[in-house]
Amino acid sequence: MQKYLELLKNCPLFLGVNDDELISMLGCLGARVVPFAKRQTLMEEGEQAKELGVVLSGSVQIVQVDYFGNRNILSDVETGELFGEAFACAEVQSVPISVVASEAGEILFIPYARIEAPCANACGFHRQLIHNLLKIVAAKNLLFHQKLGLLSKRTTREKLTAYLLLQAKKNKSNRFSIPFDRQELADYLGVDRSGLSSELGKMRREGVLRCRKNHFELL
Amino acid sequence: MQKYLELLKNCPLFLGVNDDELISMLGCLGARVVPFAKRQTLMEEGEQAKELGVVLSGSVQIVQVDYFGNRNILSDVETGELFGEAFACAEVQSVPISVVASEAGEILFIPYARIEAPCANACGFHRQLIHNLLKIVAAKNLLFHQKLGLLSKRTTREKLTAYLLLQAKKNKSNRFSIPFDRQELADYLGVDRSGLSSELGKMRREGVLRCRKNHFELL
DNA sequence: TAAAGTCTGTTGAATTTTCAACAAAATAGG
DNA sequence: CCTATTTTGTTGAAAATTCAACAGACTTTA
Repeated sequence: MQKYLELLKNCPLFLGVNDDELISMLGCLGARVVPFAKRQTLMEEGEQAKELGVVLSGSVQIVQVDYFGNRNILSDVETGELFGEAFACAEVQSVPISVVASEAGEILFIPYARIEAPCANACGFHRQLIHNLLKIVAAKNLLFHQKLGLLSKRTTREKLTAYLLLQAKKNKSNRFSIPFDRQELADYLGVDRSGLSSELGKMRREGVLRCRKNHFELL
Repeated sequence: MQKYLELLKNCPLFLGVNDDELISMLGCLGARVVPFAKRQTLMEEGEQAKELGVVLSGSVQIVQVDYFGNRNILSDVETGELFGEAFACAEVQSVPISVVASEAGEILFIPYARIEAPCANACGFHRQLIHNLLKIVAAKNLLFHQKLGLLSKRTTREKLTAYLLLQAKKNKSNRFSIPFDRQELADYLGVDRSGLSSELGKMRREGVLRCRKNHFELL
C-alpha cells in the first residue's frame, strides 16, 4: 500500500484529503489491495456491485458481451482511475458489464457502504468523499457522451477519425499512444476489424496518418 | 409551483425531504419555474452549466448536432426527470449538447451552486440532496451503458429489436408507446430513417410486431 | 373544409460494412 | 535462436446501409 500513497494522493477520489489522514482513512474504509493477472476478470456481469475499484497499477477494460459473443469495449481504465463506482452508487443488484484486466497490476477495492455511511468514529471525510464521487461519476457521464458521439457516426472512417482527434486533444499532441490493439479498437468503435485495418491503410496512403502498433501520429 | 408539489415530492432529487420543508427548500435553493414551447432550446451547446433542470411538464430531448448537421438524440427526458445535472456536477465550462423541447411544458431550474454549498441558513437538506444527486447521476450512467449497448449493435434490425425489448421491459408490457417519431427514433438509434421504416415493415410482415404511430406491440 | 405541410413507407442505385480466409509480420516462450 | 502463437493487413463476395426521390396518409391551420 505504501508504494501507492503518492498515486492515491493525486487520485480524484481523495482530492482534498489531508496526506496524514489518508492512511487511517483507508483503514476506516476497509480498503484492500488485490493483485491481478492479465486477462483476469475483476468483476463479472450479473454480480452485485458492493465495491468500487481504484486501479493502482496495470489497466482494465469495461466490456459487454452479447448473446452472440460480440465483444463491446465500453471503456479503458488507466492507473489512478476508478471503475464500478457508478454501479455501487446506484446500488444495482446486477452489474451489466464485466471488468477484465488488459495489463497485470493491482486494484484497491473499497466497499461503497463504508464511503456512504458516516462511520462509528464519526470520521469527517465521508462528506468530502461523496462530493468527490459525485464529480467523478458526473465526469464519466461526459465521457459516455463522447463515446455516444463516436458510435453514432455512420462510417468506420468517421468513427476512427473522430476517435483519433479526441485522443490527440486529450494528449495535447498529434503523437500519442492508444490503449488498444486493432481488434480492441474495432470492438471499442463498434466496427469490423478488417474494415478498420483497411481504413487505416487508406489513411496512411493518403498521408494523413502515421502509425506503428498502437502509436499514432496525425499529419 | 403549487400545482407541481405532488410531482416534486416523488422526484428522486427530493427523496427523503420532508413535505413541509419542500417549499422553503425550493426558496432557499433559488429554484425558478420557466415555461417553454415545443421546439424551444432550453440549453445550448457551448454554454456553461450552472443549473440543472427538472421537467415539471412536457418533455425534452438531449441532442447533439455534428459538423454536417447530423442530429444525434442522446436521450429523452420525461416529467419528473432531470437534465443538465451531470454537467453542473462536473462543473464543465461548455456543455457538449443541447436540450430541446419535444413537447411544451415547464421546467424547474435550480442553480447547482446552491445545492452544493451549505447555505447561510445552515439548511440541513444539502447533504441529502447531494446523496440523491449522486444516485441519480450514477443511474444515468447505467442508462448510457444501455444506450452504448444499442449503438454497438451492427445492424438496424438488431438495434431496433434491442431497443423495443428494452422498452417492453421498462413498461413491463408488450404494448407500449415510445417518445419518438420515426425520424427521431432513427436519430436515437443512429441509423437511416428509411432503412428503419423498411425494417419495421419487414417485422410487421413477419408478424413479430404491430405498430401504429408511436404505439408498439411485440408479438 | 380545403390547402399546406409533415410524416411514413417504398423503391432502386450507390456506397459501405461485414464476413471468411489467408499470408506476412510481430511477439512470446522455451 | 527457433518455433508456436498472435496480430495485422489484404482480398473479394455477400449483405446491409445510406441516399435521394416520391406518393400516400395524416395533421395542422387558415
